[in-house]
Amino acid sequence: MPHVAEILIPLAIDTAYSYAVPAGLALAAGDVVQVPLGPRETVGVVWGVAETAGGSNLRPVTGYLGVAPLSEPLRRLVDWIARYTLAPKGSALAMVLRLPDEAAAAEVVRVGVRTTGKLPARPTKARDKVLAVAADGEIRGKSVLAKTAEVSLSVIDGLIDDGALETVALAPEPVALPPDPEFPRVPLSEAQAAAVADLVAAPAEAGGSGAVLLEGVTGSGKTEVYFEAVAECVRSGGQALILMPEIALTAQFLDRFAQRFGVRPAAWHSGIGGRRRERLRAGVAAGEVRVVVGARSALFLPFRKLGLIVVDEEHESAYKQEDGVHYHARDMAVVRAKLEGCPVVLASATPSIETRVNVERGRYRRVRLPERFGGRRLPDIQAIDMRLDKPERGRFLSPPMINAVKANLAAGEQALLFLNRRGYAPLTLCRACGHRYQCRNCSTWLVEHRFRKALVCHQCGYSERRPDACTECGTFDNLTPCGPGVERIAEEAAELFPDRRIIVLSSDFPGGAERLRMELEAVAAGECDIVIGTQLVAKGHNFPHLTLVGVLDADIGLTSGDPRAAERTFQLLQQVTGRAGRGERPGRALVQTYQPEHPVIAALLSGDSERFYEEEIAAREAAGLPPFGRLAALIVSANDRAAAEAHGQALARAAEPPDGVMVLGPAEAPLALVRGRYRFRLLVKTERNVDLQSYLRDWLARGPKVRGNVRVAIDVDPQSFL
DNA sequence: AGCACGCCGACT
DNA sequence: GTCGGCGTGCTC
Repeated sequence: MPHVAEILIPLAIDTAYSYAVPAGLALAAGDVVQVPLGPRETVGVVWGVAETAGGSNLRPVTGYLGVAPLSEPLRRLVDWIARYTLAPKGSALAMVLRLPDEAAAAEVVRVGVRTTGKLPARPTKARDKVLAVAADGEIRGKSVLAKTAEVSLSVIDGLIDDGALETVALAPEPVALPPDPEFPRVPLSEAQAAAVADLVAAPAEAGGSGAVLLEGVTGSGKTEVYFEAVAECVRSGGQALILMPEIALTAQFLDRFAQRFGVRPAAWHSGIGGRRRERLRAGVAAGEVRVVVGARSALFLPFRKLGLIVVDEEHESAYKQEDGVHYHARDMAVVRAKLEGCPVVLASATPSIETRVNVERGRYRRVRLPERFGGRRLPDIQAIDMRLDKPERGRFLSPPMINAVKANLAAGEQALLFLNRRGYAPLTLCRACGHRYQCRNCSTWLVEHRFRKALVCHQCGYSERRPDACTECGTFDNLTPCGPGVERIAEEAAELFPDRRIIVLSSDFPGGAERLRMELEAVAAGECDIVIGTQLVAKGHNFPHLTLVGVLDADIGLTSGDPRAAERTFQLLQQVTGRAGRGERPGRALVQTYQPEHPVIAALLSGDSERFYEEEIAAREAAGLPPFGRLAALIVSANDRAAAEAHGQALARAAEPPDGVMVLGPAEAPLALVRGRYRFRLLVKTERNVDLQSYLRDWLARGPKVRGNVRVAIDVDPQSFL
């Protein structure tokens, strides 16, 4: 009886296509095959197989790829994500498949060399050194041998030509060494040990989700605690996945892992390419790689026996995938864990509100680490009331702040000045005519970047040369920078502390991400006195020499219209002040603010994060904001403002109208959105329990007829997936 | 994702 | 007149 296979193809196609299974080929769901699609051959995955009576006129499956088949939980994850995010199933599959590109997968044979016993015809000093090292008969890589013998590669090549050395194919180096859960380690504190017991004991008792929030202040040793859960998972034969925001995936973290497990873990991030990527995938699929540390895309690796997922820095917005298939990796991790039947640990010093709410509603369990590790004290946080302690005119550091930095430097310790504003000045105006420099695409002010001599829009990336004369009235030398950015603070600090090493760290660091990474390492090593940085210094890296953190404007962000403004500000300030005093010395944080009595600032100063969460959740509940039922929609039309408006009105008539609809026509559509190819884009932000499929159907039914294809993107912080 | 088809503006 | 830009639809 002939078989028909339903094959899902990793393209923007929502349904599986039917293909005839050639006689003699036994296919099962999950198998990776090759199928004809139009004029070409493509990879696809068997989503189902059925027997059929009728002689089929279907095109046949043309090949079976010897790749590890996709496990059932992984296939269900693809289905789930596609349905949930309203993305075509094929697009969801593409995230899992990330096709092995042929060139990259082709095994480049590494060659090593060893002695043949023959002596070189013409011995030299350099050659003797090489032969002395190689005398043991071991096989070594060419460059390794050259380095140990302290000669150049050409000496090795000469010896090969001479026949004194021969080349041998080398077994590929292992992708990852096995972590050792019993590796000797620093003993845990009492609080940590208790947390570990709590964490590993009852994995899946709350709400059936098996999700646990591991909450503890910066420096409380969360990492060590979840490492024990990882160790337990490895001991019992499972694989563990540690997800982190890309920026936190540092050498520092990998070393910490190595201190606990004896080896560095396999790391997976966007930068890992080609052969390594494929070998790592294969190792994960074979179950050989036991622990993966990775950025959000690691969530789609084909684990053979997933036993634990950890989502570190659970509150980070970097877990949101904002293009292609929209998803939140933290939430998808919870889903995958559920499908795989394994526990998931969400770790954070400053959890997101929705996770805290999930705890309160009994969906997630919570394990707390109330104190800092090793009896170390939390940094002492004090406010500087800017209404009383004013900086000099045109300056931004208040006298108490300057004194604190001075004292700190005198003690030979590092200080961090934190200001979440890139560039030199956030606004430039002409003193003659009052003209303010604005972006021509967006409605935002252009930020002066003095170093680059440019005015830059931080919204869309538009940039122009900083003019010498006002473009409006033509007056020379009369443009005034208003307000501070990190560059301007650096200027001020350089005048105050001329003989100190000062560095500015922000995401637009000249020289790119790699240079930035190196600078961060250097700062961590103490090769700098004053660090001036944006939010990037609050994340990932630990600075063991840092004992003073000065927050220069705690009020930034509190007034923005963003419903998460309070939450974000609290998290950021809590994280950055927590950076102080992680080493031997106690830390201190000074916070410049104009509103010390603001709930967010007051909670920060009191050191009582519990208070912040309670107040914020209550405030949102009162205002009907998320996660208690807000649903907002943003419609973007790339080409037709009027039609977009009509759709906005249709949405307002939907069975469950959103609390807010924002319609953007072609002019206002952010550049990043316009670059996508679509007519309409609907972004739904919801924490309401709605079935988005039927929601969308409802919307489309009520609106004007949509010509062409509608791309729908959903950005959800869901409550509905459990 | 590719590739074909078709509709509009601007050229040898 | 056609060349070619891109917007649109289709692939079992």
